[in-house]
Amino acid sequence: MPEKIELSEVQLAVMRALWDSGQATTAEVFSRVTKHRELAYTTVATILTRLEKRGLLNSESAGRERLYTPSVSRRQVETDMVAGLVNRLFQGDAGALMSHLVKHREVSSDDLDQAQKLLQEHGIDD
Amino acid sequence: MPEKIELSEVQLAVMRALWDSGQATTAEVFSRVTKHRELAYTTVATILTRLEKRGLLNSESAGRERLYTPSVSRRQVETDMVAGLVNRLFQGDAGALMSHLVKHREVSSDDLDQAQKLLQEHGIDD
DNA sequence: ATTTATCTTCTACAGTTGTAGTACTACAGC
DNA sequence: GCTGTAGTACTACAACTGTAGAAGATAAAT
Repeated sequence: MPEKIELSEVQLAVMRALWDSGQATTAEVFSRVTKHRELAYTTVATILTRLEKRGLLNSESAGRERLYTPSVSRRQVETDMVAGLVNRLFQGDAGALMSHLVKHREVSSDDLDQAQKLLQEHGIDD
Repeated sequence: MPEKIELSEVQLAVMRALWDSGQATTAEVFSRVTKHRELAYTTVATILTRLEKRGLLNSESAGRERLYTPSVSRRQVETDMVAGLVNRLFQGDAGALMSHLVKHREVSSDDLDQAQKLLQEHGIDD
């Protein structure tokens, strides 16, 4: 089983840019990412290179540009990272995370109803 | 506002040892931690030193030994780390984390009921 | 008292990350 | 055809981490 994926803030920002556009050049990623954070062009390029080396992206040469495509899904990353946290912080007990969320009022009663409905109703297939 | 605390797996293992015992010598922490993972004694010592430098622990000399006491609560760390993940991964939308948990069947209907009750009932003060 | 076991503190080292400058290349405009 | 511009690839570097050995101090055992 391939390593569980864990990404940092800025790495996620880059991935998000790609997930949202499906595919993008360095320049596009740069422009998306720098809408939220300040970052040098080459920094973004470096991050892209490293993510590719790590196998999370593929790239092809399109003229003088480099076109990147995510090779792991947003869902995949979310799953890994949530599981990672649950394991590290709550020793695998997702219920504990839930209580935490509730106790800290980070989710509302409505959120819970929503979730309950989601779970009850149809097969939850997203 | 003091930096948001983020701890790695092994750092958490050490903190847990201290939270569970309230206070402990390096040897005690070592013994607790190595129940779950293999690690050199000096590695544990290093981690303790670093956590102290970071301000998460206090220590006092008790004879030839060093006695460590956590100076941040488990709750504090949980809050920071959960919030950290929610921000990084779901851009601050805790509800999204909830849905994720539900969709991936990491929490059951019972967990949700439990949570709902928690939320409804008394003021949730823990 | 000498030896031995125990602890602490220091030093080390490789890997990952955030961050970005530099140098080289190729295209676009004049 | 020369020059500015935009893009890529390479190199750099400091901080933080996981991991642990070496050296020094000290207490316990014989």
